[in-house]
Amino acid sequence: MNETKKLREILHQKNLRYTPQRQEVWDEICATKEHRDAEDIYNSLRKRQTNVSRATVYRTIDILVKNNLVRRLDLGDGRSRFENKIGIAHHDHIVCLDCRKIVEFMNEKIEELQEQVAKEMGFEIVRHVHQLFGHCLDEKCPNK
Amino acid sequence: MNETKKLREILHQKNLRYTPQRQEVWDEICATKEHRDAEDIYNSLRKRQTNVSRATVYRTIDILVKNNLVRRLDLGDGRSRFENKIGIAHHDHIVCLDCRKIVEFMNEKIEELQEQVAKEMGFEIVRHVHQLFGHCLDEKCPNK
DNA sequence: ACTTCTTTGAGACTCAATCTCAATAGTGAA
DNA sequence: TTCACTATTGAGATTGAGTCTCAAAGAAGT
Repeated sequence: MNETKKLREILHQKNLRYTPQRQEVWDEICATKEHRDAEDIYNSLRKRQTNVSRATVYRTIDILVKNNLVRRLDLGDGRSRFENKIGIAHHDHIVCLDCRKIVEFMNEKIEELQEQVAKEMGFEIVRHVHQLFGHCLDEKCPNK
Repeated sequence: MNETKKLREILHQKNLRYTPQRQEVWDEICATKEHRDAEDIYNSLRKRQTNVSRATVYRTIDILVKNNLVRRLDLGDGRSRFENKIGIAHHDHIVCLDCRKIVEFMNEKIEELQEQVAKEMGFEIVRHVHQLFGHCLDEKCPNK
């Protein structure tokens, strides 16, 4: 199923209206694999003559996040980043403190241990945040 | 070494001045094991007639964090929490989505795997964030 | 006590994100 | 294809955590 149909279907399920603004925001998020913030998405839309207000961008992103089309990423720098979640396997992130590069990782064993720890402490996990911050060894990265 | 001396010593090492305000903020943070935000710390000080301005509370906390006396916790709800770090072993956190209870955990194997993953991806880790969010099985917790 | 340099407090300011509310526009029914 | 009912939108105001400004106050070495 393509992304357009997916959006329409979900909005319909939740008794929400399918609007051009919502489609534009969703298209914009699907357009890249980067981890972008709301302001960035808003600016990209304006740049291509697609005027969707800031409020609507924020509101639409909330809907997309609540319906699992988009993942919200909080890297602790005061603004949320977003990534398309459709057909993307679960992963966590490593961030380079020098070049701000974001790399994805996934380790089955860590996921299992995490579940086990939670169980031992009497919790049922709904979601988790696992982020590693450090220096990448990339030649092109500053501070090398 | 008690906390007062520790603060005085560190400020001296960094050529920073030892002031009553800084002592009060540090005392307040040492007073409990909870994970409190800056506003909370500020209010506690005022409640006991100790007037330290909001700006000074924030500035002092920054100094304490930079000098490893205090740990900053970002649980993604828009305000930082702080905990005394002196003599406290490393740990991560589990948060109950219902009662907001925060429990600490530490798993050596996860720590190791994390290092290993970073190495494989070409990173040198400086710090990490690992938080589990879910429902606790405590009887006193709402939603039971 | 003197001098130097840091710190403090009050309030202005920043910035991401949310809210308000009148105008606009989907959507299902007829 | 129009109607009626609601949801959505946009512009700008507002929020709230945190930071900045700058004159006045205060550490600390001599």
